[in-house]
Amino acid sequence: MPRPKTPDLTTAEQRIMDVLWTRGEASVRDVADALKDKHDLAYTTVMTTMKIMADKGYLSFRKEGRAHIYAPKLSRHGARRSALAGLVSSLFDGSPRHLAQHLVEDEKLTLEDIDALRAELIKRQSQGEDT
Amino acid sequence: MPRPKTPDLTTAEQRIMDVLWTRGEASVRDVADALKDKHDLAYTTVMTTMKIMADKGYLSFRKEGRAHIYAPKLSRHGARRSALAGLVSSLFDGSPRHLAQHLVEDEKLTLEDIDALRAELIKRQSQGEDT
DNA sequence: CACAATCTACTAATAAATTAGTTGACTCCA
DNA sequence: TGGAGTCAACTAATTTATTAGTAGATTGTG
Repeated sequence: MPRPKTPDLTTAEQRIMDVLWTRGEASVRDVADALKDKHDLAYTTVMTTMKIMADKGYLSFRKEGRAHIYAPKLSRHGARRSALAGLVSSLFDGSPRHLAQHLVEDEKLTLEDIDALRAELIKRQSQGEDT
Repeated sequence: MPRPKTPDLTTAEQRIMDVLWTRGEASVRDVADALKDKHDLAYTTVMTTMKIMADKGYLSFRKEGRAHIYAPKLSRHGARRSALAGLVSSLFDGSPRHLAQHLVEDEKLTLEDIDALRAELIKRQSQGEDT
């Protein structure tokens, strides 16, 4: 078996997804222009990548005049969820709690952060009490 | 610019790292045997990958008789930290809190988990009070 | 209608990642 | 001491990912 497909978004795909998540939908031209400052890629480069992403099922598109208008089929939330799930299973023994613990140990979370999480969880529990 | 180097551990590298993190150090033979059940790779495959990992600086090795004994230069904790940092910056606007919030929203953390985090944080704060 | 602009499709080059075969050296016993 | 086994080095094949060039179609405007 040779090189396997990357399970999550590659960096080039990530850049494009960010634009699409922000705009909702966009043409190749839109995306290339939006990325121009940080990554001055050739128009065809962006197009090729977006076509591959469509092939992978990450994007849908519709024709509008001569151009294709692309839209993300994968939501930002979905991407976050699957990336997190992958990280948890590969490096944190499948335990999300373990991951959170690590953030605390590395001082990435403050007491205020944790209290906010707690409040959010309680709010959710009381809302979904009888569903 | 062609395909860029993968910033974090690839899946093949991950498999090998898991063995080394568990054992502390191991020969190619040890690793190949340990992976035999889940991934029956050729001895040379494991060797090639480990050599590449040594080139990348992920592993060190010493000679013991005819064999090379490899040891991880990157700790499990370090790998977790850098993988988390990458994920936070690429998908969570650079906010670890945002990531934790996501775990709550997706019901990956229970109230007990959060309280344990809270306790851990407070313990750490009181310990490192005057360093 | 002709020309310029623009867009897609096709092609291509390059490096990384994964897997494994071959070769040559070294070692361990019988 | 000579054959069997083991190990590292080298080579190689294959696919993904990233970037971009070329060609051909289409469209809007003067």
